[in-house]
Amino acid sequence: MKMSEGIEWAIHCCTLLAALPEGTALPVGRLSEFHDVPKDYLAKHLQSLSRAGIVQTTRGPGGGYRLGRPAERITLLDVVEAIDGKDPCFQCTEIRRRGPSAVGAAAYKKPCGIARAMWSAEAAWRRELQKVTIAALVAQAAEEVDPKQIEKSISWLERTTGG
Amino acid sequence: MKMSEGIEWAIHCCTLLAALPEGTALPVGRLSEFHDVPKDYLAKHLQSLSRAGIVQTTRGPGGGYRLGRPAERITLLDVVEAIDGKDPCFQCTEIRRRGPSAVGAAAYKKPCGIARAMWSAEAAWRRELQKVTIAALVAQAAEEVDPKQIEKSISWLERTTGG
DNA sequence: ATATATTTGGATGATATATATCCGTAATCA
DNA sequence: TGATTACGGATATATATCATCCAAATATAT
Repeated sequence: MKMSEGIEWAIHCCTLLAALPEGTALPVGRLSEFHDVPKDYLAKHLQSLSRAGIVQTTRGPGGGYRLGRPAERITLLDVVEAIDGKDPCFQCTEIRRRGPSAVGAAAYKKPCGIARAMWSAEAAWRRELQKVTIAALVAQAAEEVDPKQIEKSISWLERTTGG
Repeated sequence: MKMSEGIEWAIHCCTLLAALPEGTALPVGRLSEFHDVPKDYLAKHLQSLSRAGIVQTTRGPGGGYRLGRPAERITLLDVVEAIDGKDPCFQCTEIRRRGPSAVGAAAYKKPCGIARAMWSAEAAWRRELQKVTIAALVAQAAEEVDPKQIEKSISWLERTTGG
């Protein structure tokens, strides 16, 4: 069970967009340059974020992507679900209804106990993701990340928003 | 992010094996018949369980699969990791080290904060899976499942162990 | 108006992973 | 010896992920 690499990209993009000066936006070309990932494929993921309202877009010169709401109100769960969908990872195929022990459909009122246990664990995962906001990640990075890297990022950003 | 269907099969197999009389075993053909899944492919997953020690096997006539230890000491996490491996779902590709903000390798002592948050959520998922034992699932099923289905399962099992 | 920059969505291709089957070998039992 | 079974390797097929390209829509500036 591997998670799409696009999720990693999307989260990184959100943290970068959170550092963007008010009133400015970053086009996909610059986002892909910053993260060194394929531009067209990144664009697909950003479109998913856009549809989910996590980012807002404006077309045309000077346009691009910016956060759709304050970073305090964007959680990792929001991003994960925007990219990966909301379907549970564990898919119950109702094998209990097959084979020689199967009985009439009326006997299967509750979901399969195995599925319930798996889904319950997934719920715990989602709850944890929901606790972490983009703002928290940015704050954490401000503490931990090498000042040199932060400086480089800021000057790179200024090259965009200034020009 | 979809979970392998083999995990569902494996858990169902474990709960069935937990109901097996002491000293008996079920060959893969009967397990696949009971669950109505492809025999050869199920065999692959059972071999994974075997390598993990979750089930024990004996070859030859009368042989087959049985639990490798009491059902109280087999958790959903054990089964999931046996089938799916122990790799984290979220794979950090260190994109922070790429692009124009990258700095020297020495600056990246801690794992990326984004990865840590994702892994922390996964840990919560694993903890929940670890709380659920095969024995608990069997006990729950005994409460919930239609008595008719239980009866059918038992008589089907007797056809194997008796003959 | 025209040219430029940008997102959007559809179509398509490439690569990787999951699913499924087959076969030869080893082990076990009667 | 013969039957039964697990095991592991090889292979085939299906599905999902990854990636690219293009036409259309939209916005800005000149």
